[in-house]
Amino acid sequence: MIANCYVESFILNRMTLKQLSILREIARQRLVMSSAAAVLYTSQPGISRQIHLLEEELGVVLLRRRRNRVLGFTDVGKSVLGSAQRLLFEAENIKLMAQDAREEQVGKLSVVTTHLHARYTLAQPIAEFAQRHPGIQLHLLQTDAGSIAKLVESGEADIAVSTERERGSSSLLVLPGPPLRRSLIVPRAHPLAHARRVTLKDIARYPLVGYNPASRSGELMADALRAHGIDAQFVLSASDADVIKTYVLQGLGIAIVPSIALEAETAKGLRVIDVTHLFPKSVIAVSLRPGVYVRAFVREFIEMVVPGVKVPVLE
Amino acid sequence: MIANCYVESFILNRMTLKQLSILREIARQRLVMSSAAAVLYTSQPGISRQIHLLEEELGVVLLRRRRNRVLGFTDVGKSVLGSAQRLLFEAENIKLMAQDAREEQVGKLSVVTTHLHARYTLAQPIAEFAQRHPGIQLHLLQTDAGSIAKLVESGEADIAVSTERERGSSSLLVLPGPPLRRSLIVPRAHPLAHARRVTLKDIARYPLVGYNPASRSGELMADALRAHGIDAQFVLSASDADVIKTYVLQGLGIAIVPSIALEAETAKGLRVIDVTHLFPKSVIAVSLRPGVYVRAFVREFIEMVVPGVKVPVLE
DNA sequence: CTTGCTTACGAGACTCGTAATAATT
DNA sequence: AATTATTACGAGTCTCGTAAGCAAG
Repeated sequence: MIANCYVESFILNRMTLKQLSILREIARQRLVMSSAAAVLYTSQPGISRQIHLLEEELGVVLLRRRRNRVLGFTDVGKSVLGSAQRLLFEAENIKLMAQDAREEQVGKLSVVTTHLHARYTLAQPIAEFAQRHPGIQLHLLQTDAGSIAKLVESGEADIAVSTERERGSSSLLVLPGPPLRRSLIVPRAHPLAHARRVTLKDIARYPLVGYNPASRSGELMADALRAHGIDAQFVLSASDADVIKTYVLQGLGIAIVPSIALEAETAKGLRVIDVTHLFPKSVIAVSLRPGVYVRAFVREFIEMVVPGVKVPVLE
Repeated sequence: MIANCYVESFILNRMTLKQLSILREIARQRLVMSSAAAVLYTSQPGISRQIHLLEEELGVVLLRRRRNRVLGFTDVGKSVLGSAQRLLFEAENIKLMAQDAREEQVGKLSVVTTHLHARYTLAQPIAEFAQRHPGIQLHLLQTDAGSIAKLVESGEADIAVSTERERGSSSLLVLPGPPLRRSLIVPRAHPLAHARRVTLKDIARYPLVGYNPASRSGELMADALRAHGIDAQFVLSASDADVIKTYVLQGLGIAIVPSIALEAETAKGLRVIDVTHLFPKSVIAVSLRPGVYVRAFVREFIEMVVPGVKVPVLE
């Protein structure tokens, strides 16, 4: 076999991880170099210079500028940015591997999720985790269902906890967990309070307190009604189960909420009827970027949320 | 949405691309630091120091040493090496993107392949390519079928050209091309010389000049005979079609070789009978690492070998 | 006694922050 | 006037190669 005849020396002599970090940060800061400088605890001139050095080294222009403004990335710039992001993810992996190997009980775990899971699904796991790993900084980023994936893809959050119906929608690795049950809640005095089985049609006969359509539950509700050609009357739409419960208690209407959001509600004037079967199956899922190194404590956290899951190992 | 509260500054302040290149090169040079130093055009002490700096930065031991010998990688070392390789691939991608954007007609293309394709499949494409792109250095690495994938996976070769039966065997992206036909070659005076259709059983009645079992063709032949429970008599086994043809001409036996290795053999005393149908379908295929940036001229080369293929684009 | 990793040291290069400059909103 | 990118410059740091050390086969 003939090999090693022309092994090229170094990949690129001058390009540095710092330059690529800066490039990524400029993208994250929406093309404002001074913000990037602030976030990276360095000076604006330093940022500017490093980008120029990188451009000089590569022999291409990465940023479209006009005088004192950055307008955007060039086509090459976009490609380079993509590679830079993947490259920096691997650099991050190396750091995590080392920390893990040192069995350091320090680190951080950013979890991006929605109100529902922040308030109910994660309450107990997070309390337990925080107690077991006092050295780990837990960041809980709360946002709407549609924005969750982006934050994990960009690396701004480590894992996502969300309600998922089908898989394969994004580039993320989705670890499906326990099914998410749904319940109809009605005031005790409501005509449906003692119904055995209710149908979508039954429900649609009464004024509804709806879930915000940007949430998974709202989306699901809207889809189901549309699929059956049922016209429902929404008196109010809200973004989370707590708010919805409040209004149902006040008699404004009835509502369908995830069952995990209902603790001992029956005592508090609400009647709870399981209606999981009326909707497509949903599960609680943890999502993460494929290829990411999962530190031991992250794996532990994931297993608390999604018991018995097989977290794929890197290498 | 709550974000950007805790954006961490730089990934790792001190780790450099050079250190990771060195780590990879030590692995490639089978744990000999001085070889790595030589290949990277630098000094041994420099190499040694950079590894120590990296270990210090990460806080872990990457290499198992004894006095003046490197014994191997530690477990963390292996993990870090893996990430380093992926990281450096992305660094390489950035370099390639930049070169492509500058429309530079310089660069290199390492193709790893077997004798068969080096001699026949690639002869014309390479000649044409070299003429069209005088600035591109073409490296042809020739090895056995089993070692091809490794060289592409490790990045020592850019693409592989090989005979493939099924897909999914390796981590590589396989672009299947034209089918590989096979022919029985016999001396003109041989009893089979004027047979209409021959079977494996017919063939096995005569002494055979075999292909080396390390090659795809040899493997295929052995498999087919075993599958039909046929016992054949091999008088000789050789590594390439040229050698085999020579011995068939000398009357030592008959043989099955890829049809592309036969040009105007009928005139030269050989009788050629197509027997493609006796074996599982094989194709000529180009393989490359998934995620690699494919420069314009590389794509052009691939399309010359595997016409009409869709080369997946990065980004 | 050669091979091969490690340590020591000094010259040279490079990075980075401050300050000044210029252009835009 | 405030914001933002770029240029200039000097102090401090770091890198790298040569030379010496030392253990092993």
